[in-house]
Amino acid sequence: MIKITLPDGSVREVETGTTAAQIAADIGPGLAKAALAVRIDGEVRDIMRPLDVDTELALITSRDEEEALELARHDFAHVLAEAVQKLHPGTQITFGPSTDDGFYYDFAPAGDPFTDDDLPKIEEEMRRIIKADKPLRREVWERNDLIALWEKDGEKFKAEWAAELPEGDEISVYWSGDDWMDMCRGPHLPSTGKLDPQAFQLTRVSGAYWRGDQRNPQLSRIYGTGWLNKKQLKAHLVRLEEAAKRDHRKLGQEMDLFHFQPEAQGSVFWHSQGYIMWRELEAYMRRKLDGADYKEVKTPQIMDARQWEASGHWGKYRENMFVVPDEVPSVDDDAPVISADADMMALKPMNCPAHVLIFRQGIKSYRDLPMRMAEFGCCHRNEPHGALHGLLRVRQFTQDDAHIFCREDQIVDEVRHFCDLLDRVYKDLGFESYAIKLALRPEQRFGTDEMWDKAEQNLRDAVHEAGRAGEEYQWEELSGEGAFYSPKLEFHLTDAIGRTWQCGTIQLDYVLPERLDASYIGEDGARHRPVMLHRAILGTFERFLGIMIEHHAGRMPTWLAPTQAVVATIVTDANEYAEKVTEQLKAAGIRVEADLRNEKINYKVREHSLAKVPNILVVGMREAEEGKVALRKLGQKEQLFLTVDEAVTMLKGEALAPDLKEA
RNA sequence: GCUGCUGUAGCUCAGUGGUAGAGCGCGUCAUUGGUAAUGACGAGGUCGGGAGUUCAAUUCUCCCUAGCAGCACCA
Repeated sequence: MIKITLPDGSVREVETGTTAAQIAADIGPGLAKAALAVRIDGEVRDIMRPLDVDTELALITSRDEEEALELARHDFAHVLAEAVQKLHPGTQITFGPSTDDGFYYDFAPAGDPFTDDDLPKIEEEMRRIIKADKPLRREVWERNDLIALWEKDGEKFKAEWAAELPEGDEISVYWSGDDWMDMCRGPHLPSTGKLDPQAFQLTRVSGAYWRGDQRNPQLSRIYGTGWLNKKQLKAHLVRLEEAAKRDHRKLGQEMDLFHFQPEAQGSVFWHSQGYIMWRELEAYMRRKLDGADYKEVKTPQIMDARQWEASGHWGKYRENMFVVPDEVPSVDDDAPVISADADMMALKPMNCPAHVLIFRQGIKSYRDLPMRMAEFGCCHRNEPHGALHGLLRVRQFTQDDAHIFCREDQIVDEVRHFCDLLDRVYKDLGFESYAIKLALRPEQRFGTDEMWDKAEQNLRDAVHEAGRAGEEYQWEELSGEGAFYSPKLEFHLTDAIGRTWQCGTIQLDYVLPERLDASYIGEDGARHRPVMLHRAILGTFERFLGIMIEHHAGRMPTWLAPTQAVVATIVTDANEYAEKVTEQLKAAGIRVEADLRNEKINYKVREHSLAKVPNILVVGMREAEEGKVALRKLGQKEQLFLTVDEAVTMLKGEALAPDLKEA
């Protein structure tokens, strides 16, 4: 007999080997039907697994949404694999985990990879398997027997995986009915019928490398989204539609902000409307940096390759750099334009080496530290084609970059101040919440372990001292994610629809000052190495503006809106008055347009609303006679009936950047 | 870079082995209207580029190129 403690504190004595399913049935038939799995001493397990020791036990039902979703998605993945092997014999199975919104499974097809056209049939087969309500039964195998089985079945990937588990290990497999099985740690639902056949959808196919490594064979991955019921699935699909509506690439075109074209793939053509946003954001950042005692510099776009060799970037990132021959191109039509032995230069992929070169000019004293050197640095990186993505991943970009040269004992203060500055900026820009992570040393790196110990600890200390190492900031440490020369703090902000974006970073670097020989004279009269903090708040203007556009769904706050107001007339007799109003707003610094076209007011309101102009000032004869305007805010139906002076004052206030509003 | 899909008018997209169509936008004219589409007429395309198959290719095949979704990469 064993003792089972239930969540309400009650204790039941049952036979050894009793299953949680039996206990659920004992409690009541409703629970028996609803029970999906069981939590035993904190671990989620199958409901059919026999219990053999005294335990605390909690039954999981669909009300425990997080666990239930995880179970369902994992099971959907298995059902997907079963369906694919049924329809496409000879397909090898590999892995199929759950994801944030569903599941996927990676296959090695016998012939061509799967295409979208294969999905409907597979979905149909999955529904058949679910409706058949096949029991999912756990079984424990001896490792070598299982390897032999996989090899016999031609499942090379499964055999390889099993062979890497420790010799003599017992491995669990799950049977779906009696005719299909997969190696899996579990847990699983008691049967396929616990899944809702209307709560999933196969969404796409893609390639994926075996075990995530580019050198391995490429598998064919099928993605699905999976939920507990049809309603959840539908809500998810609506969310996807919402996200698609605010796609910055779509809005960029609709709002005439920027475009891309093949002649400069991956680089942005900013249109005047979009560039206004950039200029406002840049002006804001410049004020913040000036206020925080940064010194702005501007450094060369192209430098000798030797400089990149010295910094270490040439060796590690050359394939992503734009190389420029330091040579006069041949004018001879028959000769190659560039000779084979031309000296090489490269477009800068980052600003740090140039900043070190400025630092090295003249002799620096400890009194000069900390030295905060900022640059809105335009960089180029030859990103792989498949990586390019609208404004979010481009080949030419401008960072809000800065490097702080300081003594070791100044690090914590500097990092703390940076955290405060970044906090202010994110809040000003409309992002209320963000997460902080510490990315630790990667496998391939420069510098000694001692350096890394120090660097990591300093960053950790600074975040703690800044009081930001808590739950509110989802503080965590990520192993292996650091840059090759330094650990970094990462700042991930959360947008209006809950997505997260890594933007800010600060990296504590002992390596570059050493490699590029930066030094200062200390109080003791001797030369010392400064440390270097690489930091950015926005990351890049391109990417950040992309995120801002999506965050606001194109409805930018007035200070960033390309056109802040439109004065729209109802009749041509009001044109003269409308122009006068427009002039007054312009004189107050508002970006305003007059819309005097011979169109109905409905049409004008609709058009400017779709263009996401935050203020529409409607004027007809009534307003002209009374010296007023009818102000309609974007997205609102009501209008304010104001005098021109009132409207000017109001819009002037709204058009101020957040840092200027406080003053 | 890898896998799959896509590329037709400024935009969104139909369509076809016999060199093309819609809506919006644009232009002209009429209309002077009170808060999310006034009407009529008109102009716009070597159907991403190259090669092949064919009497004939925007349509079928191959290559290239760009975009999209993933993967890998992201100093």
